[in-house]
Amino acid sequence: MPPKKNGDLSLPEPVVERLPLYQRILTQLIRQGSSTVSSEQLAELAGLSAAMVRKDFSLLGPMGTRGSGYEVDYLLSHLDRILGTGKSWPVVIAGVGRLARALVGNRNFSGRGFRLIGAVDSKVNVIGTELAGLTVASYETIADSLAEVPSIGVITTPPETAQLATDTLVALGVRSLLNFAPSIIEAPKEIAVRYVDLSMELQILSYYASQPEGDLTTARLGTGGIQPLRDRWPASAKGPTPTP
Amino acid sequence: MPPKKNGDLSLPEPVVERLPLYQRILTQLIRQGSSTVSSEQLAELAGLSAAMVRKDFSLLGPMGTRGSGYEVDYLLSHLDRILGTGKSWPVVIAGVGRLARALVGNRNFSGRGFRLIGAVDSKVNVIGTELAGLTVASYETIADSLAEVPSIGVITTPPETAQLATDTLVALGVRSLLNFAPSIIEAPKEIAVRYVDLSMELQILSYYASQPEGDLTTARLGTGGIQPLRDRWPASAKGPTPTP
DNA sequence: ATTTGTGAACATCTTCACAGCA
DNA sequence: TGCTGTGAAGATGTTCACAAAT
Repeated sequence: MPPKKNGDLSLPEPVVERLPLYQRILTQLIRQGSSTVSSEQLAELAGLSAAMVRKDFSLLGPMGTRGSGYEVDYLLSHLDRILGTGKSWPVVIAGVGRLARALVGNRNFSGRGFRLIGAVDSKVNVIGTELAGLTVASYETIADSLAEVPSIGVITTPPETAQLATDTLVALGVRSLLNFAPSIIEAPKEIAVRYVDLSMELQILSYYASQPEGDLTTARLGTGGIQPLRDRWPASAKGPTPTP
Repeated sequence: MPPKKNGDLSLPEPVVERLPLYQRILTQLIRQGSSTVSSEQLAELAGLSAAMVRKDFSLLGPMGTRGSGYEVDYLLSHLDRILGTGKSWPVVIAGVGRLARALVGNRNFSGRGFRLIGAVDSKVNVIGTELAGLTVASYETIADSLAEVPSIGVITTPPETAQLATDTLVALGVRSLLNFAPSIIEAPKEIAVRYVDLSMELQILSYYASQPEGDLTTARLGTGGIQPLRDRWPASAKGPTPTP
């Protein structure tokens, strides 16, 4: 009787977008030797309010201890489980250009449980070349070249090819897509799609660059988000903001 | 008497994040020869509701004509002005690795009014090399190597160097920052900062990949956002969704 | 007749403030 | 006492529904 597997917690998107941030901060805290942390400290490090940190964690169940805060280990292991960290997700990338090569070479890719199991391209001079030890397949042959169903598809094609890439990746069985191509893609609604769009980001920034001056304090933090309120993470190794 | 220059309209961030999307769609429509478009058609193409499209545009002033819709040219030129498109923004990039090279080689970078005027790195074997025709400077020499104050800074350093990059770029006078490094950076609050974080995006997707199945219809569209509602952009050249 | 522009209703997200527990 | 967990309040964002304009 498997009544409720506990990876299946459904969280609001804004919360999901903050979890990796918490995860990163907690990992740093562990490396620094902290064993507990308060919502206030975490909020400071994340650039959020303490209330929001508590609300977020409260959605995951009772995570902390009243009076003394959150146990870093425990909290982190929970986040890891919810985010599926350490699960070695099989990834297929469509569109093998400079961006693809930069991404798979990135330590955050291979170093964090994402395993490239396939690469596709449509250009004949790219098909057959190597990417991170794999041979780049064509759109016709990719399905046969995989030994495993991929979970995540990454699209780094030109915009014209993005829909073909989407359809192909969906047919391969991916559950979620990360689209770097500057075009809107059509995918079944049960597939999670996220857009990362350089040109849009630059355009958003050029809006803010042309704004008169004033505060940006209205804004939120997110994957793309404007710098929030007060002072931020002391990125140099200074310890977790010793509140005096 | 310059009482109110009209680039200084202050818009809610969600709206700002949608404007580049509208801009892109309108550009496509022009290429396809459409001269007017209704909020409903636009909504379909953008994957949004017609009401939201109208609300967004209404914030820019009276943009449309009742009974016949929006004139594509007019609307687009407005968006271009608000977003500062065509202004040739001077950009400095910090951290010259594979990602930096992929970004500046991208047609959305150079092709859309972003002009690389400087590149910095801390590694001796990178300093002095070329990037898009520029010689990579060191953090000590970058200030003197620029002929112009940059508007936008792009950070593609490893996380350890992100704060140094931030401080340096801010000192150079940038108004906004695009941070690809997986770390939170501390910048004066009048600087707009946006984060683009591959590892966070992948982690968010791995959360959705481990979700049971069900709809993702709760979600929003954004720079990073989950696929919204119904059917989407027909990416192939099929004309703007001929409503029967 | 058609489609914008918008106040009001609704939904969602964040903060407040404090009860509950260690 | 100190800090979490949470209902209620507040802020922000989206949709509804219709009046106004052509």
